[in-house]
Amino acid sequence: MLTVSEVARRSGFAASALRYYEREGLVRAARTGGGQRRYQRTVLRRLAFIRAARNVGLTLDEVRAELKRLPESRTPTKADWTRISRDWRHRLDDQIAALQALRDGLDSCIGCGCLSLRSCAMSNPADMAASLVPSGGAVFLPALLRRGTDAD
Amino acid sequence: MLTVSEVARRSGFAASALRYYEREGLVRAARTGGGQRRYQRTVLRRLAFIRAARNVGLTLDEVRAELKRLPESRTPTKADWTRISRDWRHRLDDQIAALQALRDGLDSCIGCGCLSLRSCAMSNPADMAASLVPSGGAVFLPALLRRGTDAD
DNA sequence: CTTGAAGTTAAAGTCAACTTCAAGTCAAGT
DNA sequence: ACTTGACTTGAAGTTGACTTTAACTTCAAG
Repeated sequence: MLTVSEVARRSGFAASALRYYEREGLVRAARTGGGQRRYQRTVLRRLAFIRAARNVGLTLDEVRAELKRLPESRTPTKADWTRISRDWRHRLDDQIAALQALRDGLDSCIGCGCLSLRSCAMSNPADMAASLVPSGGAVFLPALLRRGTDAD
Repeated sequence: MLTVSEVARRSGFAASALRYYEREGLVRAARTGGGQRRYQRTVLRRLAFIRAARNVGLTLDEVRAELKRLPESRTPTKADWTRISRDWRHRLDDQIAALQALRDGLDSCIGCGCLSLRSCAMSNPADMAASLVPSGGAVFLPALLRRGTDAD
């Protein structure tokens, strides 16, 4: 049974984040007689999954939904992971495509000095990138530079 | 001289956003005797620039800094725009590269069923993508699906 | 048994970029 | 002059994902 600071160190998440995730129902912890958290080692795998999902841009709501399909202590089966990684790949592809469209628009602007807009692609990305982003918008690419993990 | 609702309609920004931008020093407006805002037409160009910059992922702080180099009523010169668009292109390239690295990591995971992490690239993006993102992290790709503009 | 590091909670704070609200004022057409 | 839609302000609220704080409790080593 791991203490919160051990899990924090090994997962790379702050202890406060671990408590937050517990409140949010993403992870669970047993308690000592005195009420302190004691984690099973499997939580590290779960946290690794959460980190990966966050890196791909899932919200915690989405992560929670995905985790519900992956029963508590079960290691994802090959089938689970195939489905999930396909989904994530699509997300990433969509985000990449949107950024590329934006970049191409920018390229077409370089040297035209336009920014007079109506014609300029750069402030009309709705036209260029419509339907590229999953609808609901706001894709978040979180810090890729965070401290790493050493989980599992 | 344009009213706030005209500028809102033509720029695609909400009136509340225009007021916010004014408080933040991004745009300016003259006032009528009664204190209502009256905008010059050049504000539309400025707002188009702001929208484009936001689409590329600049924060308002960054936009403000950029705008300071582009005196109030001056149309950006070709040199201005060349510099700026080169900078923006780099940003987009970096973001695209980071996402591609993430996707490639994901591809390398498909079928390996790993997520046992320590070895898995997906939760160790720090290793894969270090220095790709401008430092300070958190790149935000805003809704590309927002209503368009009809400025200028 | 004592001590100090590590743990606990609820509640409030943070950040960015806005939006919403309440309570009132202005502008323009009839 | 009246009406009504547009406008004004400051302050507070929103969202997501946490962090921080305050006030206290528990655990493990010595």
